[in-house]
Amino acid sequence: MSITNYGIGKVSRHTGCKVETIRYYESIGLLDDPGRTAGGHRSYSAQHIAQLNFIRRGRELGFSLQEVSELLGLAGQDGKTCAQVRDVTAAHLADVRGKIRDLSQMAAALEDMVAQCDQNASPSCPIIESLSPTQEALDLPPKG
Amino acid sequence: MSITNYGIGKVSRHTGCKVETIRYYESIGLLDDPGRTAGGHRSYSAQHIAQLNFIRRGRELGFSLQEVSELLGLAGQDGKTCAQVRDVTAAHLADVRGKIRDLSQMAAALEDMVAQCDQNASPSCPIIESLSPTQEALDLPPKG
DNA sequence: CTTGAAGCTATAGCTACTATAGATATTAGA
DNA sequence: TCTAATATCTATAGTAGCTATAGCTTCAAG
Repeated sequence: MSITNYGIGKVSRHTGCKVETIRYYESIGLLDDPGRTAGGHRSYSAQHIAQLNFIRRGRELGFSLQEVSELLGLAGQDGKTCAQVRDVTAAHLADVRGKIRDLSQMAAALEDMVAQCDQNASPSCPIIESLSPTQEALDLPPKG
Repeated sequence: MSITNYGIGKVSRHTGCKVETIRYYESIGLLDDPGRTAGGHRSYSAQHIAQLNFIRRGRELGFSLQEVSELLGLAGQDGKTCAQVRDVTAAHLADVRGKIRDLSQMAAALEDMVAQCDQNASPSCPIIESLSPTQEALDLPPKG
């Protein structure tokens, strides 16, 4: 194990995390506090780089910082940990699938709108019309 | 055309927008200023309700408030407007498709991870391992 | 006329960063 | 060793799109 340390810029280059982001992760307690040089500059070890890469990969998979934090906490342990990790991951997967469903519905509706627009011969805009409320909505009784 | 006015709570119920959200839309200049009663309460017309429904539908389709604002601005006009509306919509559709692609990749990776976890017999957690950096990443030369 | 619901403003909080200003530290070259 | 360029430091504010809170005032029903 090396005792070699790295400045924040080098860590940034090695992990793909921006310097500000690294400081931010530290400020919210997600990344362990690095030591400091005599002058007050942060001084990271290889372990910090490993942590940051873990965080970055988690983020790339869409985990929230809260979830990443949980996974990081589970990472060092053993025993029932694997089942807990699986749960976090499965819950997140369900979430991602839900988002895909929502976005697919949006995409289908938007495709329809664009297609209608392309066939449009009238002076009015079919997209605007599909966003605009029907007359019905304008006729609400004030005491309704 | 009616001169009947509505309180913010009624407008909320008619549009599905929360009271706070309606005030927020006004504060950022997205929704026209409503008149006020003598006591200072907001007093909305049917036109405001139409605007809010337009905004809500736009949001449901994933348009940003900025895009909704553009569409609202284009909605009252004629001429080349339809082409501009189509452009905004097509750009947003491309964006939505990009998000679907990203999320699909995430989902595939997460499915893999969960599947590996389910077949797991070893004491270590395959999910944690796939998030953890390889040894290579820990062996960076300090001056790299 | 009273009372409870609804509305008001201003402010702060949420996620996950990103950007800025103005000061200090470090490092490479002369 | 000195200097100049670069890197880093802190603190603060900004981004989107709301949501929530506190402490008031107004409105509407009985």
